[in-house]
Amino acid sequence: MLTVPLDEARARELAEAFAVLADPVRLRLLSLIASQPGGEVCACELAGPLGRSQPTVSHHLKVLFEAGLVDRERRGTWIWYRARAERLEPLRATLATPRAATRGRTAPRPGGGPPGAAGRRRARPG
Amino acid sequence: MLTVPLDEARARELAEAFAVLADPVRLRLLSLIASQPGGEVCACELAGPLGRSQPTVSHHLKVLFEAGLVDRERRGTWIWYRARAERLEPLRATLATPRAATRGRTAPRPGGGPPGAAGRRRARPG
DNA sequence: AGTATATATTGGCGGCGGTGAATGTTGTAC
DNA sequence: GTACAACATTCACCGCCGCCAATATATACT
Repeated sequence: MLTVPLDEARARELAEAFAVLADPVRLRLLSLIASQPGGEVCACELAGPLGRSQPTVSHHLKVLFEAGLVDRERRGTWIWYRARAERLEPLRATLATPRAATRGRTAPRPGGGPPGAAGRRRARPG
Repeated sequence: MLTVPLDEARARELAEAFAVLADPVRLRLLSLIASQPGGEVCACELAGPLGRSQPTVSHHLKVLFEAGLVDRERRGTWIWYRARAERLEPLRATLATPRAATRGRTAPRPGGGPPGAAGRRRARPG
């Protein structure tokens, strides 16, 4: 959750994870896989509706797999993909904010006086 | 939610939003702003602890602002930033998956037989 | 063996994005 | 007015990434 400042290492981890989601092809792949009734899809069903070449789809599936967001299993000629919901949970939890958007709104100070700087002028707020 | 396949337009929207989060500096900025007790921070407090130059921080704050993830208000010399929790909610909701990770797991078919292809061989599953 | 299909990898191109030095703009105090 | 501080913008460099054609690999069937 965004209740405490992120250190650099954790921020880099999360940024890498979000970068995996920052592509429309990968998002569509993930939604196609996750929305499947049986929970799994053959990769041959994924190349078609995305309007991308087979190597491109294979590349994005590899990115999703190496990020741990999907699982795959070879059964004969075909490879079946499953979404890993437990890997999306931490990302989802990260986007939770401590307070509601409209609560705790302090009134703006028209004079521009920073909080805690009653006496001094031109000093950094804090 | 990932219960229905995303169309290309929606996938592009979401990908743009996630791309904003796909940077460690922006994630740290967002967490620094959101975790502030009063809910707001002066920009001058943000440039320091990130180890980046002032133009870089200014650039990332602009990206966050134009994405609607933070709000800003000028009060004299300083500019105060607030997190917009209501803009993070849709992204958070997107990452919800319909089923738990360990539920509904169908047993793998060792023969490789695709579902619905009882009679035919070498045909695409589905 | 050969042939066909499914998926992965390679290679190269083009574009986007993070970064900071230098510079510009805005606001306050004198 | 001048001087100083906070913040924004411009510019150029560099690296990464999405894309596809070609090719490679794997599996199945004859």
